[in-house]
Amino acid sequence: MRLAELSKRSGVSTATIKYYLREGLLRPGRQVNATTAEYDEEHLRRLRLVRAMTQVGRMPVATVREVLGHVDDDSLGRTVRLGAALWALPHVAEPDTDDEHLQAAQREADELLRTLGWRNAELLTSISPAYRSLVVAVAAMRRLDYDWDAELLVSYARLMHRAAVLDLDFVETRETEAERVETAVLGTILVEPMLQALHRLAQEEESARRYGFE
Amino acid sequence: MRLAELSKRSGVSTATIKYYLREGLLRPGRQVNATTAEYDEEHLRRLRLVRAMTQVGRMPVATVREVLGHVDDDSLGRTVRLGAALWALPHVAEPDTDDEHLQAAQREADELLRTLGWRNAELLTSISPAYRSLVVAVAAMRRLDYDWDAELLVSYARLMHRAAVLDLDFVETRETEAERVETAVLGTILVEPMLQALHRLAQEEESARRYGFE
DNA sequence: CGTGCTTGGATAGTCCCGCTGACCAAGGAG
DNA sequence: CTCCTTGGTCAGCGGGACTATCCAAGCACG
Repeated sequence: MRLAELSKRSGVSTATIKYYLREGLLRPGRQVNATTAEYDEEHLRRLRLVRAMTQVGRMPVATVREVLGHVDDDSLGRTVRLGAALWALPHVAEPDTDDEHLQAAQREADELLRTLGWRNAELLTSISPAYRSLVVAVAAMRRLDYDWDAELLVSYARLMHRAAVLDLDFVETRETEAERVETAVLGTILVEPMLQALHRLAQEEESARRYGFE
Repeated sequence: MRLAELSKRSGVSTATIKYYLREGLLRPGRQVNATTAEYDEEHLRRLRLVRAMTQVGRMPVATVREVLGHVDDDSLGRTVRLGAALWALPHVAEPDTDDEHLQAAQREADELLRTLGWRNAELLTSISPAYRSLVVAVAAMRRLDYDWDAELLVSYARLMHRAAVLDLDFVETRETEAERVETAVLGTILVEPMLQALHRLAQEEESARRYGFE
């Protein structure tokens, strides 16, 4: 198919597709002659993937390029490749102040990991962006005087661990290694907004059950 | 305290504080004379709240203004006020194409709500942004040929419902109505990034348990 | 009393990001 | 041979979050 058809089938304007090509998010089509390039189903799928990442996952274009680069890089082993892809995902901004709240939050996070017995995660505390994000979020809550106990944090963590088990079970149903890496990345980028939507819907439901519509 | 001290204690530059004042995110200080304004602890707290929303919650300034407007509006009843605040939160972009995937996703979401028995949520399907977000996310997955069954979606939803119960239980520990509304909003804005961080940490942990570091 | 430093407020400018419109040369269709 | 379409290039735009500069009014101190 040519550019115009790729645009029509994906619902993305030709100008935007050209932009993605320039930015290296999409591989160039097979050049037929000087004025014609041929795109295939793989291009369409990749384009939809990019759109899912930018529109649903709200990811910046530069980050999409980086993540896709890791996904495509088959010189790496499975774990490294997956880790590299996942760690490139956007996370909360680095803390602008290194105050006592942040240090307290870090101790709290460490305590949480110990309680949960996440020994592997403990090894990663100094480098994992997810760990940094957690610390920043907890510090922000503490800064605002939220005084819920550590028990609540543990409960949330157990719930998310069960979600992670569901994710990985699904990843294992995939046939090829490439598919598994892509699924794992998608299983983070697309499942997260879904979990967020479900969380808010559940809040609305539970709130209505408790208090009605008053 | 004066502007400079507010800046120092919050870690936010005076230029940025002035910007927030202009944008109506922060109420002006008590004017002492033509060149001096006095700020109090309440200003500091509000500023930290704004920072949490923009930095941790990645919310645009315009949205923060809208949400805070609802939180401050005590002319409304509890449910309406809370709903207005929560619905103003950012959600995924509106779908650019209304194709068969979107309609299928909508049917799937309706089926999910029925299975879960979320009757209140069903009433809101036409207007709740969370419902729209869910549909968009599911449609994106389907467009990429992800073929997991409805059962998985139900499992995720049950997990998030349990998280919502934890949220609301905590909200009920608050004393005043104003505090409860603020807590509920924060309990969405700050808990969500926390859940996301925990989700990714849990994935790393579970992945390491299953496959080691290879 | 004056002089120079600080403070709060206003305005315009900067930088980044995700596109988008205008243009151009090379085909291919009639 | 002419004209329309196609893919590629490049400059520009619009929105968002700050930020640098300026200015006039105080206050502090010699």
